[in-house]
Amino acid sequence: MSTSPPTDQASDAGRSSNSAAFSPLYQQIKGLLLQSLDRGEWKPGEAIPSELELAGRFQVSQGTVRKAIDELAAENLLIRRQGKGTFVATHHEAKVRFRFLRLTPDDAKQSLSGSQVLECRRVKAPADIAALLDLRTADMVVNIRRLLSFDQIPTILDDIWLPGSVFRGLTADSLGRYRGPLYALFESEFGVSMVRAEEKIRAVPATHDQAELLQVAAGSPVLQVERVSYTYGDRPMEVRRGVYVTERFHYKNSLN
Amino acid sequence: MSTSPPTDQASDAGRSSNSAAFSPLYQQIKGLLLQSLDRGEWKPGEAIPSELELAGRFQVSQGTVRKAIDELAAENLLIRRQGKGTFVATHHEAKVRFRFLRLTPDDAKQSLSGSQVLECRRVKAPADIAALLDLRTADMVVNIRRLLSFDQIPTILDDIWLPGSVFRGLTADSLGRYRGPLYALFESEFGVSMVRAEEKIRAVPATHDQAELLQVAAGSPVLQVERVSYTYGDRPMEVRRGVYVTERFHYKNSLN
DNA sequence: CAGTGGTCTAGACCACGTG
DNA sequence: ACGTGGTCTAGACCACTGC
Repeated sequence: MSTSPPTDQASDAGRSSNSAAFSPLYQQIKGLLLQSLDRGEWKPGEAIPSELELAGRFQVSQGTVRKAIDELAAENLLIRRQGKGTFVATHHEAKVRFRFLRLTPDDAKQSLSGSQVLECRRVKAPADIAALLDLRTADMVVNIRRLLSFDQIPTILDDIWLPGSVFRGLTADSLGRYRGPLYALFESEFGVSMVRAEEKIRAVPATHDQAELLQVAAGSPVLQVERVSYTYGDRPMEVRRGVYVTERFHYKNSLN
Repeated sequence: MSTSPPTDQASDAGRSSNSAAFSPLYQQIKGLLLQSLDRGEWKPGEAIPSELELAGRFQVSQGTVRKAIDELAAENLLIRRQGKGTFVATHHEAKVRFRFLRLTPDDAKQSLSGSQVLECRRVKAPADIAALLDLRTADMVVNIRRLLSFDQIPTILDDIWLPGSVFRGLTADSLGRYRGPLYALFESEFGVSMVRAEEKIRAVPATHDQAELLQVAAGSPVLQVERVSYTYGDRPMEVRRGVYVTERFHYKNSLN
């Protein structure tokens, strides 16, 4: 490989004084890396080429590649491991199992004791979901409802919406057999990596249905969390409406 | 300045192969910068010395200072402005006025229309507050209760606790006269810069008192937000228990 | 025009993981 | 012993700000 000619050479934009739309080299490299990630050239959990190899491929210095990777690592798309290499982030792995779950037990360690799939059906996208997922209302979506319990106590009721064209073959059956985080399943089975999410949180009274499933009184306050998750390129790929019981748990957040 | 002898020279630790407790030079520089910030050598809003000047002072290269500053900027303690310099972050400034406030109007722009101080008294620290602020229960704390309204609609009821030894002379009167974010007041009047905060969020029923002040039905669901704010050195300096009405507002959060 | 932060390079050496 | 990422340096040049 060491003598192979460059194939993906970065453009020269940014090397001269074009003041309009100036983009630093490392940002362009970052863009190329993002494309490779999106394209699936390197799969979640795999190592990407070493910094020197990438520097050779793009015909830039190692330092420039490094800065591009630094930013991707800061965004949790890549994970650096000294002495080993740089790896594509994945939702498989105990450490990041709750990467997007901010609900935390008030005391001690409570652990996920079960995920019960209540429903999994394919329907035409409701207007609000279609808008959030950049779909038309004619498009099909997969709707999943499930109940998560911690130490046998039902705590989270999720209502999940996924674009049907991407998540073909996702059924109640395949979900029922699966153990582990949904986002890991999305990676392995559908090639969809969730990279970022936005949440809107409110306090609302539990509906009768929700109350029954969560074993609380109807109308009692619950946390309503609407999440939109994005893959590479900020493409929305999931809407998740969660209802959390916050009697023994709280939503934890850090402000910087 | 260019020929002045170094005064704060960084230690040589990290330059040789001391595998135990290895700390990179730039981390040491970062520590020194943090000390200067904590000590108040550079005040919020002011520029710190240029990278070259700091490099000279610490007897390291510009690149090493740069990496230290990069981290402090990533943590929002410093703000880089190309062509102008690097500045100490401040809560004065319209742009960061809501730096720690995640409550967002559902639609359109609603604006803060009023802050009403309900109470401001000095009391012995309740046990839970003392624990959160690293105080003893014999120590005095300042307790502030206030009501924030947006477009004339009461929305946030805050119960704020501050260490009395630091916030001397903070009275209902001085608070009443003040216009602007509390954190800006803390900077100007008491030299306390809030740098980071942790929040725990729950859905709870509004108490009668809360309901009356917030003009909602007693028992209706509200967001309860417990915040602990920290200055430099991760010293807790404020406990804030907020109750938010989330009918026209939501708590917004980004997950990475 | 001078000063500041921002980019890019090239090279030396260190720490870590794996054979 | 080797390859990976991590640190540190020195120097050149660019972009932005303000005098």
